[in-house]
Parts: sequence; C-alpha cells; structure tokens
Amino acid sequence: MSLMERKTAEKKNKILNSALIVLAEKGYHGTTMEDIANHLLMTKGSLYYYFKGKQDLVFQSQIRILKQSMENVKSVNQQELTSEEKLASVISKHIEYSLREKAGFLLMVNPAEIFSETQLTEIYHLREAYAACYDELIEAGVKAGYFKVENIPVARNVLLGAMNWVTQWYSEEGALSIEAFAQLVTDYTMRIVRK
Amino acid sequence: MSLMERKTAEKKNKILNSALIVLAEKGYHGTTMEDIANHLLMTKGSLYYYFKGKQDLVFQSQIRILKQSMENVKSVNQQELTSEEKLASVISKHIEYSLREKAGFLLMVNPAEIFSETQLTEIYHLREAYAACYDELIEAGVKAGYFKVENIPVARNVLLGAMNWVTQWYSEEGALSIEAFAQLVTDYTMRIVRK
DNA sequence: TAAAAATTTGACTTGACATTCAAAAATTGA
DNA sequence: TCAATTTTTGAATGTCAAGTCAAATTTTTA
Repeated sequence: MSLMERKTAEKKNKILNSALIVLAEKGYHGTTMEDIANHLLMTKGSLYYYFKGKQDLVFQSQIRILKQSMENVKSVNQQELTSEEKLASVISKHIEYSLREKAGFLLMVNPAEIFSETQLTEIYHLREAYAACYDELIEAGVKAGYFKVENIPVARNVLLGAMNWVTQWYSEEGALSIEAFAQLVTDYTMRIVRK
Repeated sequence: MSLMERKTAEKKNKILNSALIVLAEKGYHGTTMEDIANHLLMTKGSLYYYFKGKQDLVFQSQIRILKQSMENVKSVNQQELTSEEKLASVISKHIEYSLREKAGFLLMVNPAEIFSETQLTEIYHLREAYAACYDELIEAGVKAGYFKVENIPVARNVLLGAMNWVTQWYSEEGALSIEAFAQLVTDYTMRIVRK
C-alpha cells in the first residue's frame, strides 16, 4: 500500500470515527452529511471524494463495528478459560463495546430501513457468524455441564436481546462506570443459560 | 360523547390502525403521510383534519400501545396466580403483543429521534409505570421465595431487553406460531429472575 | 328540502437535505 | 520551481415529503 493510499485510508477512518460520533448523538435520519463534515472541520462536498454517499458511509461504519465485535470474541477465545468464563467475558466485552459505540449498535435495529439489499446481505452474514460464536460457546458450556439449554438458537437470541438492549437504559444507572455496569448485567444475563 | 364525537373518535382509531400497519412495513422515516392515507383509500390532506401532523399521529399510536400494554398487565394481575405464574404470563402476553404490534414497539427504540420533549415526557412516564409493574412482580416473587434478585431494576431491564428484542428475530423461527414462540422465549427469560 | 356543519380533495408551497460539479487550493514529485 | 495530481470548496440542482388551504363534496340537522 503506497503512501498516498495509506493517507486516504487514514482519512476514511477519521471520517468514519466522526460519523459514528455524530450518529450517536442524532441518529441516522437526524444527521446530515453537513453535520459529519462540520465535525471534521470540512465541507460536505469533500465527503463525496471518499465515500459514494451517506448510505455508503454509514454502511462502512456498520461493517467496521461488526468486524471489531468479532475480533473481541476471538481474542477472548484465545485465552485459557472455561467455556463459562469465556461466555461471561464475551458478554461483558460486548456490552462495554456497545455502550462505547452506541450509534453503531443502534444501526442494528431495523437495518432494512437504511441499507440496500446487497448491503443487508453482507451485514446479515457477519451477524450470523457472530451469533455462531455464541452458539459454540453455549454448546461447549452445556457439554461441560455448566449450562442447561435445550434450544440453543432461542437462548442465544434471548441473551443477545438482553445485551443489545443496554444501550436503551444504561444512562439510568448513571453512577456506574461502563465496566461495573457491564459486570452487573453480565451476571443476570448469564442466568439465561446457566444450569 | 355525542354521536359526531364518537364518529370522529372511530375514524381516528381507523387511522391509527392503518398507521401502525404501514409503519410496521416501512418504519417511521420510510412511511409518508400519503402511504398512510392510501392505505385508508383517502388523500393525505384528510389526515390533517384529524391529526396535527405526522409526529402527532405517530405519537398517539405510541401512547395507545403503551396504554394497552399496561392493560394487559392489569388483566393478569387480577387473576388468581402465584407471582411466578403472573410474571410468566405477563411476559408472554408482552411478547405476543409486541409481535402483533411490531411497529409500535419499534418506535420505542430511539423515541428521542422522533418525538418532542413534551411527548417524550409522557412516553417516559407511561414506560416507568409499566416498568414498576414488573418490579412489583419480581419483588413479590423474591419474597415468596421463587426468585433470587439483588438488584431489581437491573434484572428488570435485562428481562425487558430480552423481551423487546424478539421483534428483531421472530421471523427466523418462522415455523412457530406467535403463542408457541412466546412460550419458548418466556421459559428462557424467566431464568433471569429465578432462584 | 335547504341551510349549516363536517369532511374530503388535490394542487400548491415550503424547507430540508443528498448529491453534483466546475473551479480553486493544496500537495507532490521531477 | 512548476507542472501534474490530489483534495477541497461552495454554489447549484434535484428530489422528496410535510404541511396548507380554498374550494368542492358529503352529511347532519332543523
């Protein structure tokens, strides 16, 4: 990758960062290209030099979030832990990440309202791969005797629901740090699969 | 209430019904006043005779959903059941209702993107009252020895998260009826509070 | 039945925002 | 340095949908 290419990649990254910040504040429909540009001290015209348009820009930020989520799981999986500990760790990492990247996670609700068919296909693939990681961890936990789950996909979706909803109510527990909050929530969500 | 007033009320109701149907299909930003009017074989101008505007129309449909949810809880509370049975029943009723009124429940995510300050205040009040019902049921269950929950608000939000997320994945379990699906999900969500 | 009231219509206005693009500015490299 | 290339600019364009309103139609009421 040439110097110029790296510079462009870097710039794209900066734009995605700003986009996520503005999106977190105002939501998809509430943020204009101008908002994002202003946050970068640019004019909106420039954004079109790097991205095809708003949809493309937001799509790329969504993909980035999904890929990073996957990385988070992989890094836990490499650790020497029981499947129970792994699942708990994955859950709290997910919660922490979702609260730090609130906007990206809110895009997950009703992606069909925003993205094109092709984009949705890619998003759903990544999501399925992510869900599969949970299924594996749950299955391992069942086999090891930590968990009791008859219908893994259902239990996993119940679990993910509880986790993804935290962006809706974290602020109510204002006093807690993200980490402390995540720990608290993890304790209750783990009950969904526990024996 | 005079005949005319009842007629108007009836019409408003019809409009709210159609609005919810169209909203369920296309989401808030995806549905236009014209879409809603067309679904009623009307023109959009008429809608403004009954509602101040789109925001008002959607707000009223949201309020209706919240009030109906509350009624659902009350009807269960009147039955002769243990607090454990009551909570399970309330949960499955909520899930069934949320799947039947998918649109109304999706409006709960990010209401701040749609509604005005005043409207939000009203929505939050109703939500809090609804949440309080769950807290009471959980508390009763703890006292009766069915449940084990140290932090009731957190457990309740985890529970509501798992419940509200079902609109995101019900279709995946396509073969199941809403009732059977709700039962299945209720079993796993109840684990969040169970001893 | 005919005047009054309620309801509906659809063309019109308006504003917001995504997107385009030619020209200007900045950067690079020979 | 200066020509070529990349990047930025901001004004212009186009689209879409919310909201308005005077006139037409329908319904009610006396």
